[in-house]
Amino acid sequence: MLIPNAGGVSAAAIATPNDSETPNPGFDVDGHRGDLRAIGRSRHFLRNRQIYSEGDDADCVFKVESGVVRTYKLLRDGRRQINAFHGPGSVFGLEIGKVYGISAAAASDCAVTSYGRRNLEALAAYNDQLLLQLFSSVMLSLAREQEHSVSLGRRSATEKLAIFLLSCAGQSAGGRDILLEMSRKDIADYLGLTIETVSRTFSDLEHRAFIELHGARRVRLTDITGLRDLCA
Amino acid sequence: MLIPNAGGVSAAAIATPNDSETPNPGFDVDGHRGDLRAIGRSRHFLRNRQIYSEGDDADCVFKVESGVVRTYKLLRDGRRQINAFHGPGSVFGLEIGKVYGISAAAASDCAVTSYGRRNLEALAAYNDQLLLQLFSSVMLSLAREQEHSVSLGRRSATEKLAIFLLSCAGQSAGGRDILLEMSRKDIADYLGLTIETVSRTFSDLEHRAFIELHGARRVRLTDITGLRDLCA
DNA sequence: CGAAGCGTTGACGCGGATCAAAGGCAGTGG
DNA sequence: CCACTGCCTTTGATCCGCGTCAACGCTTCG
Repeated sequence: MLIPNAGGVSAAAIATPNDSETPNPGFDVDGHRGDLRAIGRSRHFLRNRQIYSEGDDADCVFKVESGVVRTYKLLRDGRRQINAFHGPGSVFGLEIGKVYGISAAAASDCAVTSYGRRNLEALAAYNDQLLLQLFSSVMLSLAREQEHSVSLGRRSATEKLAIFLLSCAGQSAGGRDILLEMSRKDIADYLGLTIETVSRTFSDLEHRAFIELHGARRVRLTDITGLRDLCA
Repeated sequence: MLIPNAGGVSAAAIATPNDSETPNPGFDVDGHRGDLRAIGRSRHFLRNRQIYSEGDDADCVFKVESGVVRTYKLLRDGRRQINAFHGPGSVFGLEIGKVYGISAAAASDCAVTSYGRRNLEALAAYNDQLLLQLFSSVMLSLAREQEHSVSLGRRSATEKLAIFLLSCAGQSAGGRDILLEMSRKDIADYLGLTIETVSRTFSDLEHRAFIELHGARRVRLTDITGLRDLCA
């Protein structure tokens, strides 16, 4: 079976360390773990280190082990749009073409496993489970990107940030305490805003008692229902 | 070979009738055309007719034969974000989950071929070429959505429209005459603008001699280089 | 000829960008 | 342990691009 129902694969949340609801399908093929382990190589990146750039030869696929990776595009004048944050379990770097169509960098210190593309393809050629997981991870990325487009095109700053925080919290997971591993600039470039607007909107949400800020990185969602109601 | 370089698959242009540069990989498996023909069913939709809605059972995959299909998401208050326009050759409706994650409707009168999902899966199970083409069409959708996000998040109205027109023209194809098959509202909801802003921007581009408008639907790009320069 | 939709144009207001400056906060060196 | 330094974040003042509201024109069709 090649395009089956993948059970509870939801497309909403951004994968984060505490995101227990929508784990991006990693490579966990029963009975083939050994194979995968053999071709995977563990690598570490410090915050803001480049992992690959748009146009580089796409010879590796990555899975996040810890920390957060951002994938993004740059315009010539320096404007940046972050397409996705990838937390633990999330797969990125999969390409059909010869080169990467998007750049990737560490949004926080992070550990990833890299898989040589040729090796991975060879493995997938006779392993339907792995192939399905790769397919699923692309479909999940697409569904998230579609949802993200709605935010970018049709939502206000408040709605964008509310949705972002909810997805960070993994929505229904008990964890209403979030540790934001990325900078304000990263959040701004993800949501299509400026850092000033992001900061003001954080403050506004706090004044309106939807959240509590403990430093810039720690956020407690004190009114999740209210946050949900904020976003149409 | 399962995740090979797919030759010249570029991620930039929107598939349109005159888009000869980046045809979305259809189903054209050599030696298996008969099989595909057998399971494909031809269907017609009048402008604005619904093809499927978010949440419907995802039991069909579609390929556009003529006309343009829009895929979009709706917020509860009626705001709409069009994620993509699908022209001839473009595949849409492919899902991993049980239901469609996005809605589809006819942006113009159009003809599509629908493939029963079970049949298509069965065929793909022993046909690597078909499987690769399905994979490619999803990757292409993802790449376009990523490019679209940059427009939505980081570009001005003028840049958005310039890029849109260029992609309609198939960029480097000789055809500088475009027939827009979708309404101003569709364009606005695709670009994250209002119809008034779209209309004003069309007029502005005409005054600045980048384009000529012959009625609302016919556009001639008189200065393609200039249009390119407009978008960073 | 009249009515209904779609597209264009104008006047005005607002949300978020820009410009500017003043806090935190971590890392470094004395 | 504290002062210094540089970066990140917050906050304030102002500006402007695009949204909103409104009216009018064009096209299609009965």
